[in-house]
Amino acid sequence: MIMYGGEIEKAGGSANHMSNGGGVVLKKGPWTAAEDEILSVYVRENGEGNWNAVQKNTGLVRCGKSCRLRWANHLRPNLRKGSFTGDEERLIIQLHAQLGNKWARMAAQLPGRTDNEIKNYWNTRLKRLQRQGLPLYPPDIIPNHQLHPHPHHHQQNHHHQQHQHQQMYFQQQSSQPNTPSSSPLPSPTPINANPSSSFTFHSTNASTAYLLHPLSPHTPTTPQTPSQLSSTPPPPPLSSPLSSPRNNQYPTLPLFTFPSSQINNNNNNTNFTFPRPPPLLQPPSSLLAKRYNNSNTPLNCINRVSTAPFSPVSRDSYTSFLTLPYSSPTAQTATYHNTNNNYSSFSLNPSPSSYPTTTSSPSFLHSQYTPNYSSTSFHNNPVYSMKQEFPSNQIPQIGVFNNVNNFTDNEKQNNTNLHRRSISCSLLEDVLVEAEALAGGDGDRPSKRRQLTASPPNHHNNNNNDNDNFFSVSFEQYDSSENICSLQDLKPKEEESLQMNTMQDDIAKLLDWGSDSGEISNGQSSVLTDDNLVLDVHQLNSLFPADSTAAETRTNDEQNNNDKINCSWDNLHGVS
DNA sequence: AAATCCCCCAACCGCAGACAT
DNA sequence: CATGTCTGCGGTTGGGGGATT
Repeated sequence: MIMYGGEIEKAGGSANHMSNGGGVVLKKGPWTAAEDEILSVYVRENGEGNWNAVQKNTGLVRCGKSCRLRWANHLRPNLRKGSFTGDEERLIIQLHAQLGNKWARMAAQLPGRTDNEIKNYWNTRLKRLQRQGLPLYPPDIIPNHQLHPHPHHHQQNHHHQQHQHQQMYFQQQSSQPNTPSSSPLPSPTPINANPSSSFTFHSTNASTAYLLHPLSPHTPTTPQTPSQLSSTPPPPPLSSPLSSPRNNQYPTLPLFTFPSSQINNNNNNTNFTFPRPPPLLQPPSSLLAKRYNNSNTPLNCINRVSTAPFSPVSRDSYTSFLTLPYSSPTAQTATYHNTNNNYSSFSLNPSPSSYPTTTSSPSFLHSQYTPNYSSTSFHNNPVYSMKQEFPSNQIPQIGVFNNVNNFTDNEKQNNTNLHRRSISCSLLEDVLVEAEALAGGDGDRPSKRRQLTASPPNHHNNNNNDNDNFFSVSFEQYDSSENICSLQDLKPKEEESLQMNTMQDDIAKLLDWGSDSGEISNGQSSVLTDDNLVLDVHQLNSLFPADSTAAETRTNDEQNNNDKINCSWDNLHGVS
């Protein structure tokens, strides 16, 4: 028996040891720092996987499963510690409504978060709501299993009836959570099931604005019928059930709110009609098939950004936006100039305090966030209210920015069209669409929609050239009829596998969620106007993170010296 | 001050799928 | 094809600690 650290520590007063069948009594219970170090070193040297070999090769008296769990939940890089932000909470609820108890898949949408964290959060929340007699989902979120009941589907673990029962009870007499065993993905609304369908959001005043989530990925899966709306009392709870009990003083705020000016301007009545199929959450896998190469532009997914609305934004009204002329003609290019030298538009983990407090965009949908400072929030970063997300509303939320360098030529070629289309499935395209919809109800926009093309940043060429200090986005006209991404070629298993295997890693790599800094880099705030499409540079940051090393080693002075990162998407493979 | 409640968190367990032999 | 192993996932448990009674 190989003893680690000279002894096997007694931990937690629970059963601490188990035999691995080979006579070695494996340790159980809490891990020590020394054990963590051993495991970390081993994984760094040998990579993940083959967990059972850890014990053999390191003498760590832990079973493979325990090692894997420890690594995944505590030791692996880019883990994000701390309380869930309001955005994350909101997303979890939405994801749960969509997926049921698919914690791993939910975690894939929450970079840096583990399935265990999410599961713990949800179960805590479940208990709390159970105790309070509150519904599990806010009124504006209809669980997918209510929309698409599949009575023949059952949880994989049939023996966990009690938990099921709880779920069922709190899902308002619904069927079991949507955890189809046959399909790992939420049963998507057929792509062309109702291509002309639209859904409308109504808001009569600010207090009910929390009901509106036109940009959220799941809410409009099916429009709420009047009866559904009436069956769920609209007034927002004073203390949101979505809020963390430890952040009760800062209840989760609406995902989608309106500036008072806007509300006034619209006579307290705002309707939105989105002439498009309801959004779905998961991207297909075809273009997620290849992990990106770290040496290349780590752009894997605009949709990931669009479904990762979890960062607080600056305590300041950070509005150094990329402004895109809405009525830009074909292939117009908008250029972002960093108007504030204190901020590198693509740096990782920008200090919120360094965000400029410059101009405020005349936005219609400017995210209204309130800087809530919670003592329990993530590294004391302010916890802001929900901001709208920009998920793709298209069925295949394809990773637009896959590193197609890893594709074979054939794959590249075969995927060219798909890539071209996929961009229309992306965040910015959604922004456009929603801008259209939101901008005065101009439902007569031509069928030609704009395709966004973009170029990746060449952040390695960070040579302080002023010309590099831009982010270019161009639009092309394209036929909306092409905006249908076929899923015929998609393989569900591949999709599942890829999501499981790549998303978390990829996102984690894309977004440096290092907890050491405590800074959150991808604060999102997006603004839509009639005449302008404005993107928060933070969002762009999350799209185009600069080289982390460079960003981390960059001094403030250097940052002040006009960090310039070329973010032209024109060079992005497979996009243009 | 003690008891209780509750939340958070870490870790374990069993199961099932993927894969190799 | 059967079996074994590895891995991942979801459910559950139990301790620590803060808040409340």
